[in-house]
Parts: sequence; structure tokens; C-alpha cells
Amino acid sequence: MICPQLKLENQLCFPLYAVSKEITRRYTPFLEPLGLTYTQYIVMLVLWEEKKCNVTELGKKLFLDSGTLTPLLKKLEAKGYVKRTREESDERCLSVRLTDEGEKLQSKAKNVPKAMASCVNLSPAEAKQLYSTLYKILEGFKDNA
Amino acid sequence: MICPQLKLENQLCFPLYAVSKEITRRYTPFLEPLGLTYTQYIVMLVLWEEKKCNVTELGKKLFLDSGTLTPLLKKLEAKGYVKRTREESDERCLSVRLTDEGEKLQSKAKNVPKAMASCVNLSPAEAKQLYSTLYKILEGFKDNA
DNA sequence: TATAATTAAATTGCATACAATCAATAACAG
DNA sequence: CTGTTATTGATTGTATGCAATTTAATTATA
Repeated sequence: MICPQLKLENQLCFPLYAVSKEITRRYTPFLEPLGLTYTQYIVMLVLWEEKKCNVTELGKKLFLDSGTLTPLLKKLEAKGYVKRTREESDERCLSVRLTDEGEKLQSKAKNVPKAMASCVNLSPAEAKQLYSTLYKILEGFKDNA
Repeated sequence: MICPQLKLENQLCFPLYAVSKEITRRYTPFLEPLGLTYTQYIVMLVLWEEKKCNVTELGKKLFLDSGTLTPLLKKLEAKGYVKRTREESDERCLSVRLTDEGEKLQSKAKNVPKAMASCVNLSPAEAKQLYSTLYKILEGFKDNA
């Protein structure tokens, strides 16, 4: 049966899926010296900016739910990079903060973005265009949750 | 510490990761009636085109390895959509073929791409541009495996 | 031709992901 | 003030993903 709209090459989802997976995979050797996986790394990116964040906030920023974040944050705590504490004002909320160790890790991570950028051979203009298109899609998702 | 290259918003990897995950998630309700997950769906896309494929070929096309594909193909077989048989010419290779049931599933899948396209509010031109940029990245990966 | 090297899947182990559900706490309606 | 509702994380269950190893089959080679 001929059905062009079902050909793999006619899907937009697929190259997104493949590129995303491949990039994540290629992060591994750069993140391993830091003792981080890719997902743990983007959690740390948020914490290096925010200093303090609860699970819901992290989930909103990173598009992750508690089923992913709870065990991941426990691992980051076990590694000594974060501290998990209940907020006094609202015991339902769990605050995540960097430890000194976690703070220090930032300087070791400084070169990761540049190293990774070299894996994606786009011109700056193409990269910028891609970035803005992707964020446009993400914005669209917010309207259409 | 100020470190702009480590801000989440300055990463290209992140929106790729987030969009890809979110799109995969949004496929679920459309694929559930077919009894397929997203990964199972893209495997079926290949099989609807190819009729026959071994694990290595599937892996190359879909950027998946045998650790993912072996159990997934067993599930598709359990659902009755594919048949797994060793090739006579080379017993190391495992051929995957559609069953009649698997073949028939294609007509039920026909409307999935259109339904999903409506989740991504890009103009046709933007979508085309995105598509071509993503494939450019994938091509770059091949050179730089 | 016996052996080494290669190849293809399968297996194992670890880390996500997300849906669905639960338990604890907080907010709120009456 | 109290019974109800909503919110927040944690938990459970299922399905990926990938690295590393293993097993079986095939091919190359001394």
C-alpha cells in the first residue's frame, strides 16, 4: 500500500527524536568526568542559576515530572551535589539547593557547551534559527497543554 | 558565579530535548488505539515501507541499538504485528516481517500524522526549514560517528 | 583447515520518562 | 471549625535507551 504521509522520511517528529537522542548520547563522555548524566546536567544548569528550586519548578522548567525528578534528585544528593529539604512554610514542597561541592562543579562544567557545540556542524545563523523555531514550538505547547 | 554559556536558555540541546520528548508524549493518545508506543510506531513506519528488515538495518535507520530493539520487537511479535525469523542464508541475522495484522494496521494509522501536525504550530515554510536543519545535523553525525 | 577475527543479536545493568495512584499537607467552603 | 478539595512529592508499573558484555554464526587467514 502506498501511503506517503506514513513514510519515515516525511515525519518531522523523527529527526527531532533522532537528533535529540544522539546529542544526549554525545554529551556522555564530556559529562562523565563530572559524574553527571545528561538529565542530571540540565538539573544542575538550573540550580547553578537559581540556587534554590523545588521539584515542581524544576519540572516546569525542564519538562520533567516527579517520577523522573524524585529519584534523580536523590542520586544527586547521594553524590553530594545537592541538599533536599522540606520547606518550613509548606511541608509539601521540597527545596533543592546546591552544596558547596555542587557549586564548585560549575567551574568544571564550563567547557562542556563549547565541546558539544563542535558536534553540531551548523552555522551560527542556522543554529539561531533552529533555536528560535524550537522555542516557538515549546511556546505553542504551553497554550495547548 | 556568572557563566552565560552554562545558562539553560543558552543551550541548543535543551529545546531539542524538550520538544522531542513533548512530541513523543503527545503521540500517545493517537497511538494508543493502535496498541503502539511511539518507538513501536516508528518501527512500524519502517516495516510498512520495507516489508522485511533485520535488526541492524532497523537500528541504522532509527538510531536505536539491539538493547532497545530486541525487547521491543518481541513485544510487537507478542501483539501479533510482526514475525521474527532467522535468515537461512545467515543465521546471525534476524528478519522482521509484518504479519497480515501488522499490514492492516497501516490503514488505521493513516490519520496519525495529520493529527500530530496540528500539535506543532509552525508554518509549512518553518517546518520545512526545521526538517532540513535537523537532517543536516544527522548527516553531520554520520561523518563524525 | 584449524584458528583468529568479525559480525549480529541477545543479555545485563543502569538511568531515564511518563501515566496513574497515593499520602500528606494546605486551602477553602459552609 | 470541619469536612472537602486541591496541591505537592513520592511511589509503582511499563517502556524505552545505551554501554558493555556475551553468545552464536560467519568469514578471513595463517
